[in-house]
Formats: sequence, C-alpha cells, structure tokens
Amino acid sequence: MKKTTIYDLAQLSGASASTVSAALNGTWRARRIKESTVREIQSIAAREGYRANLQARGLRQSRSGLAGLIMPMYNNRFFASLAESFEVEARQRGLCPITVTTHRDPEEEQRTAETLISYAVDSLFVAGAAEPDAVSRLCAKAGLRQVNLDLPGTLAASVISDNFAGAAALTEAMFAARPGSGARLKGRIYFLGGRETDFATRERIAGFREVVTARTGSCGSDQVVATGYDPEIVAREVQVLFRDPEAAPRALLVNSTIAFEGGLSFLGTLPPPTVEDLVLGCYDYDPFVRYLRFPVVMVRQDVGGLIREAFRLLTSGATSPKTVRVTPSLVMPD
Amino acid sequence: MKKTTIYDLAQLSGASASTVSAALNGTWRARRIKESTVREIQSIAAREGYRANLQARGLRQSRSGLAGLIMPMYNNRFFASLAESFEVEARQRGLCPITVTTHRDPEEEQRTAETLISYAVDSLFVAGAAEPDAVSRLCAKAGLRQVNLDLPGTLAASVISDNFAGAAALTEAMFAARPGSGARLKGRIYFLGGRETDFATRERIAGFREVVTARTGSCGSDQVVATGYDPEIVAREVQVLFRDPEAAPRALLVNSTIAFEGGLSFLGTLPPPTVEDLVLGCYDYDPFVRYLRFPVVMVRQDVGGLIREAFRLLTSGATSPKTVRVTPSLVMPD
DNA sequence: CGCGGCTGCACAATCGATCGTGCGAGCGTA
DNA sequence: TACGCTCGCACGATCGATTGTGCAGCCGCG
Repeated sequence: MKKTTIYDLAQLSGASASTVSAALNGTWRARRIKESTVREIQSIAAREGYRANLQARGLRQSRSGLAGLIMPMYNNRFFASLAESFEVEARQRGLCPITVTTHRDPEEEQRTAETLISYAVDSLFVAGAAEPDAVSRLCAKAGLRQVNLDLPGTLAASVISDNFAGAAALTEAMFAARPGSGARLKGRIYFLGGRETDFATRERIAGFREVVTARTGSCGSDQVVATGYDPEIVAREVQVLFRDPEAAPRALLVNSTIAFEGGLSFLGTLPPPTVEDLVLGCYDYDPFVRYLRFPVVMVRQDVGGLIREAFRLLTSGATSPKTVRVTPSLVMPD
Repeated sequence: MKKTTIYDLAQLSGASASTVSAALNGTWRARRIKESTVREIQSIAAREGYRANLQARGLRQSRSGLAGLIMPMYNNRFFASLAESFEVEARQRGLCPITVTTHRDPEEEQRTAETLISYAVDSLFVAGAAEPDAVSRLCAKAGLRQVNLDLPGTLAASVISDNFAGAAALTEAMFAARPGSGARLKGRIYFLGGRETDFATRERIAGFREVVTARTGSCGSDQVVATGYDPEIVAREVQVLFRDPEAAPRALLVNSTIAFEGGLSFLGTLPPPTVEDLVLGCYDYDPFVRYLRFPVVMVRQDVGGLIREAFRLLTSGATSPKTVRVTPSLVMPD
C-alpha cells in the first residue's frame, strides 16, 4: 500500500534519487543526464505506476500547481459557468483548478482564502466576494497573485462585466420589445431586485436610469426597487407594484435570476390579460427562462471572456488595482 | 514577503521548534508542555500572523486535510446542490472541500483523480462518473477511501438516489394529476430522454414501466424514447410523437432537466389547446420549471441525504462495494 | 543520601521531492 | 605528460512541519 517514491525508483534503476527526479520532471537536459538513462528510468516509473508526491514538490518549490477560485455559490448559472470556464482555462495552463464556495460569508471567505494560501496555491481568483479587499490583504501578505471577478476591489486588479452597458442595452431592448411603447412605459418601467449598496447593482441602476430618462424624459426614484435578492421579498414588492391596476407596471427589469424567481411566483398568480403585454427583462441568464409564459430579454455575461481576461491580468503581472470591463450580451426571446 | 515558520517563532519565543509546533497544533498536552508556555507561543504566533504550511504538514503526516469531489459539471441544479452539500458537510468535519468537474470525460476523470491522489486528499467522492471503477482502482492502489455518488460502481461503496422508487412515484403522481385519467393515458404516456445504457436511466425506466403497466395494463416499448440528453435530439423526438394529432402523447415523463429543455423548445411551438391538458413530469428539479406555461411534477433528489450517507460510509470504513439508496421527493406544481 | 518517577522541554530523524555543487572518467591539445 | 574541458552523474542540503526519544531538574520517600 506504500506509494513508490523516487528512492524506490533509484534502487530499481541503479541511479541516484536526484537523477530519477530529473529524469521524471523534465529538467534532465539541463542536468546533463544521458537520454538512454532517462528512458530507462521513465519506463521503470511507468511500470511501477509512480506518481510524484505533489506535496513534497510543492514544499520544496513553495508553489503547488494549484489555481484557486472562491465564489459565493454553485447554484446559479453565472457562477456555475464561471467555474467551468475557470477550470478549462486553468487546465490549459497546466494548473489544477480548485473551486470553493463561501455563501457570501466574509469570514468563511477569509478562512477559505487563508486555507488556500496555506496550501500554496499559485494564484487566486475571488468572484462575487463579500469583502474582496480583506482577501486581497491576506494575499498580499503571502505574496500571492490575486484577481477579483465580478465585483471589483481596491487592492487588486479586477475583471467585471460592464454592468452599465449591459443594463442600458437590456433597457433599450425592453423599449424595443413592443413597437411604439416608448411613451407607454413612461413611469411604468421598473428596476427590481439587488441592493444599492453593491457595486454591480449600482452600475446597473445607472444604466437603467440613463436609458429610461432618454426615452421617457424622466426616471422617478420609485422606479427602482432594490430591496435585496430574496425571492420572497421581491415577490411582495411586485405585489405592491401591481396593487393599483391603473398604475401597474408595464415593464420590469429584474436584477438576477434569483430575484426573478420571486417576481415570477407573484406574476404567475395574476390573470393572464394583466400580464399579457408586460415586458420583462432579466439581468442574468437561465435557459429555462426562455420557456416561461412570457417572453423575457436576458443579459448573458461573457464568462469565458471574464476568465481569460483575469488570467491575462495575472500573467501580465499587473499589480495595480485597475478594473477591466467585459461586455455582456443580450439573449432575445424567440 | 517570506512567510513566518515555526523556526521563526522558536527564535522569538526562545522555545524549540518542536515545542512551538506542539503548542500550535493542539498536541501540547500529550507532549507535556506547560500551559503558560503554550499561551506565550500562541500569542506570538497571532502577533506574527503565523499560518502553518499545510504542504509541509501534509508531507509529514501523509494526509492533507482535503476532501475531494469529482463531478461532471456545475451547470446543473443537482450537481450544484450536491457540491454545496458536500462543502458544508466536509467543513463540519474539519476538512477543506475541493470540487473539480470533468465533463463526463473518462480520461479527464482519471487524470483528475490521480492529481488529487498526488495531493494526498484524505477521501474522494466521485459523482456521476463516466467510469467509476477506473477511479476506484486508482484509489485502491493509493489506499484512499472513496465513495461513488449518483452512479454506482462495482469496486467501492456507492450512494445513489432510489431511481426506481422516484420514477414510480413520479409516474403515479402523473396519473393522479388529472382525475380519472388512468385509462385515458393508455398507450399515451411516454418516458423521454436519457440512455438505456446508463444505470440511472435503466432503473427509472423500470419504475415507469411498473406503474404504467399496473395502471393501464401494458407498456409498449415505443413508450420509452431514450435517445440521449441532447436537447435538440429530444426536441426532434417530441416532434415525431406529436406528428399524428390523434395519437399524440397525453403525458410525458422527461428524464433530466437538460432533456426537458429540449422538450420544451418544441412544446412551446404547439397551439395551446394541444398542450393544455398534457401532463408533464420531470425527473430532476429546477426552480424555474414551476413557472412554465404548464404544470410539471418534478423529482427532487435528496442531495443532503446523499452526501451525509456518503460520509457515513466513509467513516464507517465500510470497504465492501455495497450500494445505499436514498429516496428522492416529489415537487408538485402549485 | 540514594533512587525512582514525574515534569518540561530539546534534539534529531523523517516525509519526498528539488537543486547547487562536486567529482571522476574520458578526450583533445600543447 | 600535463592540463583543461566536457560529460554524466551522485552527494547532501533544503523546504516546514510532526514525532519518537533522551535528558536535565526537582520532588518525595525510604
């Protein structure tokens, strides 16, 4: 049950442990080991099913070959896709991807970061962090390259979606959804969900406001209802908006699928005519949303682009806390 | 930028490295270190921001404190929830959870398993594996405790959903969805999606057949259409079923949300009356499915139960390749 | 006074790799 | 022959922790 080591292979091949090591890790040319010796050792290693102990290697080199990603959760298309893109890109760079979720809990986040640092991960991506800067401080202390994703920080480079542009495009698309609806929507298009305290929501609201103002001449503060992501709270908020049939919303832009779910649970209870020509938008993508009772315009973030950009920042060695924006795309209903 | 080690703390405290180590890792009582010494060392460690190098610890102890989970993907409610449950349970046990996806690629699966083994993970869960036994062989060679999830293997203990019972209950619920529809569904209730070659689908089909036969007296082989999970292929299959309006399906049990997505893309194009009283079932859960144009009965797997059972098997040290079944639950439409 | 036993800690080996350095053999050249 | 150079490899330190063992000092007891 004992795992074979380079010392076992040294015994078997008659070479020294250092020669075996060099033969197997690719440094044998630099160490002037004869090619026939190398092949001999490699075949013995293969026969014995040798695998290098990566903890030992990592200890010596004080690197691990691990790339870490910390996220709030898996149970969301955006983060799930982000994790999958991350794994693909990390593997392409010869790294072993490691993803851990922390449920938007700042303490869990920092504990996880510390743990990953203690395992000597070579780089760390932090997506949708509760407190990106706290993590950045830990990484800085350990001399670890780190990039924020989706939510920017002030202490490390960040790659985020262009929330302003995305929300503006989404709002435009909603205006275009019903021909000639520009004036019809005056005062009756709403932004729903999210928290004004978080960065992304603030930018999205700004994009929304810009377009609404351009199209209808104004955008009342009551047209933004950002009371969080909790589906049940969002459901209640929607209910309130629809209380007066005369002034009921004609367009809803919902921030994130999770809030959207809440909106739906109320909209589903309305009589079909009331909902019939409601224009819906969702800032986030979920394939099932295409098949709902109503057409919905969605924003799909370019997760591949986000990750690639993040790796670029990492390898470019840029340490300034600059923020790169990646443009998301719209998904139109059928 | 150099990280502080126990040797640095030894210098600072005047104690030896071994005393520092014992003071910080909790073994100091067993090693008869004075409590005042321990507190002294701990306060210095805190002041210096000391973190143990987990690679060094892992190398010495030939364990890592890591718990691994290999899955096909994140982008699916079942697997995403599975990963989240896994992380919660692993943390409760003082382990650091590590999740990696392999896209149902057997080679990627084995490469990943080998990598995790080389990092000396203490246990490995393999969910929905393409080739569970190949991974089990690798683990056995390394003396690593491993449990299969969702798909059973023949070489290690497995925890799976009770697919037969789940499908049977789902089918029953579909019969009950329209009062008196028992006879109406004769020959017109279908099982859709998945592959007969995979274990879970086979069991689900068996559960479906059992109930259909009991309720309608027979279950034709044409009533099972298992041509894979690809949404586009499923869409075409559904289209074929609905070609003849006289014999069109009255109930569809769709295996997995991904196949369901395909079914929907066709059903959405049908005139509402045709679909009006169609009974739909989906073996898998997605919150958005509740808000579709039609009511759908869903099966929701008990991911928490699966993971807890898997950890139980792991810690009980059971090495026999027995299979434990966990009963899933139904999610009824509103 | 002598001896055993306990307390409190230090020493040094160890885990499995990497890597700086040393060294003998063989060869070419002056 | 003597010298230098290259080739091919081995030696041993090292990464940072854990852990088996040794050993002073002190106390109590006969």
